Amino acid sequence: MPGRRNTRRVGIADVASMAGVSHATVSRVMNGNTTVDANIAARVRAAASELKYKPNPVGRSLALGKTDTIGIVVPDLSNPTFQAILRGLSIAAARDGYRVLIADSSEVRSEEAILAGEARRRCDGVVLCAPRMSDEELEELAPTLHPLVLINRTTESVPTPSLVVDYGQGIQELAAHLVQLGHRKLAYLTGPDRSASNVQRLRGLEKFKAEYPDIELQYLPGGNTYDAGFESSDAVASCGATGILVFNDVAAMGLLSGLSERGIRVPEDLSLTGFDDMPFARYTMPPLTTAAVPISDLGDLAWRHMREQIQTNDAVSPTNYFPPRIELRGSTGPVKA
Amino acid sequence: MPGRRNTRRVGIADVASMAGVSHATVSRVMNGNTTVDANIAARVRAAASELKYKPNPVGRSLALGKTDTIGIVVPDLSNPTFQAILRGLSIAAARDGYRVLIADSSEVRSEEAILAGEARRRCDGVVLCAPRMSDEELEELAPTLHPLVLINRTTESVPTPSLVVDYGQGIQELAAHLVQLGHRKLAYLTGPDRSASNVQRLRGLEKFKAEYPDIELQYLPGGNTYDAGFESSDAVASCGATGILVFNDVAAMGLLSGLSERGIRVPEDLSLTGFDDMPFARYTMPPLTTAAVPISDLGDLAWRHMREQIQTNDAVSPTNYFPPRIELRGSTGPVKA
DNA sequence: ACATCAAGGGAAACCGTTTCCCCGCGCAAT
DNA sequence: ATTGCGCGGGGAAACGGTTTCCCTTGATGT
Repeated sequence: MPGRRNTRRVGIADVASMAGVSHATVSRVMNGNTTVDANIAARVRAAASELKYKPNPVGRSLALGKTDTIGIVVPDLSNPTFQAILRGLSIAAARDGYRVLIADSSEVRSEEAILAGEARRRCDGVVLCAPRMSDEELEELAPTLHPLVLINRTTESVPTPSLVVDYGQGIQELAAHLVQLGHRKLAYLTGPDRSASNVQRLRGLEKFKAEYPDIELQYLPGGNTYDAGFESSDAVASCGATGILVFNDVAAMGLLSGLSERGIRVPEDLSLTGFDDMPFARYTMPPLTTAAVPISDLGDLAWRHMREQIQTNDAVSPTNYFPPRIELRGSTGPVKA
Repeated sequence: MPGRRNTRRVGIADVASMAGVSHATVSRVMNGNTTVDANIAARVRAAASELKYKPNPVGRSLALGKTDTIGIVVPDLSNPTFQAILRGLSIAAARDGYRVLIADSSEVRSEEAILAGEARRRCDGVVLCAPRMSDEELEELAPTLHPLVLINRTTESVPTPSLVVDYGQGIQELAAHLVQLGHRKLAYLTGPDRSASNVQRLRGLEKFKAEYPDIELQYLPGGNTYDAGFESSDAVASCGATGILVFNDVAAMGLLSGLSERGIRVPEDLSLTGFDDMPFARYTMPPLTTAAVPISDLGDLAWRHMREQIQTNDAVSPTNYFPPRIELRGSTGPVKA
């Protein structure tokens, strides 16, 4: 005989025989079906609570064709951004009685499609978080896991709600802020080459160049780590720019520390911006001017789009762009006279 | 008819009829049962891959009585400690083909038991992460969700593997380190009163007092936030102690900043220790001496204990105590002459 | 050539629940 | 008094697999 080996759990049949009814009736009572005689319903409920009966979710899922679970695939759970999204998603989903299954692709691109497919078969829908796969792969994959919400990517192959943070817009606003403070020579300390969000920042900066043709803007190789920022100090100090846009807060903090060691003062000698508004960005010395991406809202909104698709079974939802909110703090100031 | 209404997915029956065999044979092939003729097996595999057939996990779970999924219940997903544990757990479980379902109790104690029970019914086991419920509740709950791993709590009611971080030991070592540097007057800036780990630190410090009767150690009210640390600056500066043990790194960073504003130098005037070794503890100025709790190892080990229980169906495992590792950095130094 | 045996595959039971179908019963209407 | 009808509840199918049981088939040994 298949299945359970030793621990006999209490099932619907036990409740049925105790209440002296068929298991169909027990099911009706448990699901609040009102076509059951009040006396019988009470008897069933008494038996159920006596036996501490709880319907088996697996059997339920099989019969109902739904699992009340959604999956989320992230490239790397140690990334605070994805942690925040996961958290927002989990809390929002829980409010509607849904659970979240997580899958971490560990930045292995070839795993993403497999994990997503796996998750989709187990769950009622999938949230694909900043997938690293190619556009073609994504186009091909998207239709196969239909109740789908994309984060930081879009696809044309099938109408899919997308939530994308507008990094380009954010970095443009930061650059404009520096210009407003009088800076004429800017530099962008880039992120990792393969990073999609770095590419978006670069695109935003190209637009910025077009809008402000008289502003000088150069690109310096950087990275996304504290150490990368730290080690860029010399290059930054000698590049001639007075306003520095750094890829993210972590690298900006590294740079801040490196500049401080060299006796370069921020913002008196150099203005500096980060990106992400991580929790400690406000506690650096000086506090970091940065762009806050509304990541916790993202998770919440992702669930709302997911729920809409699950309920209506086919929803048309547009791509939502999120402009980051600029946080003006102490690391930027008027250009030196 | 229950279940799926419109989207007809490919099932085992489709593969069976295409390969011209019974669905039993398809199942045997899919599960690597070797008692199938090689030719037939090949035919089945061809049909399966042609139809892109993947066994439905829900049906499989029902028949097998296992879901290849474990649940984790955390009090608050925004806490970096739990994020790290979740990550370690998820990665380790994935290596063995298991997925992780998350449940966030949002610090609501009454929800924990419900969430844990729910999770257990859906999964093959549950990891209960620093549950806030009372000892009595835990004793009562533990037996009902048997493949169970506890983190930062223990229970007597049933043999359950526990992983607990020895905060008391860690703070003792930090205190001893200060003594070794010549400090004779110490102060502990406490955490939240309701925090269990704060209580453990206090217990450790009582032991320390017993071991070093000639050392003066006072308790100052603090907190677990940056601002709480910042606002304690005056109290710390005027308390007369030269070695300050702070509840955690976040508060220590706040204190560091507050002291710096008052012109008090660390470690020349005052030595300071944190707790947790969060990623940025090494980047403060000066870098923070702190105690590192091996949280990513915790998740990994939690999975190992879980797997052992699932496989042997009943494993006796002891409580594991984790002494934090002391990280000596720049925020502590010899007492002022 | 016949008996015995091993292997392999099909039929059916089973996992735990929901839902469809239909029957029996009570009540109102003719 | 009989029929029509509505309603409540029981039986069975369905969900999508896995596994046990048993029968068939082909091979081998005497």
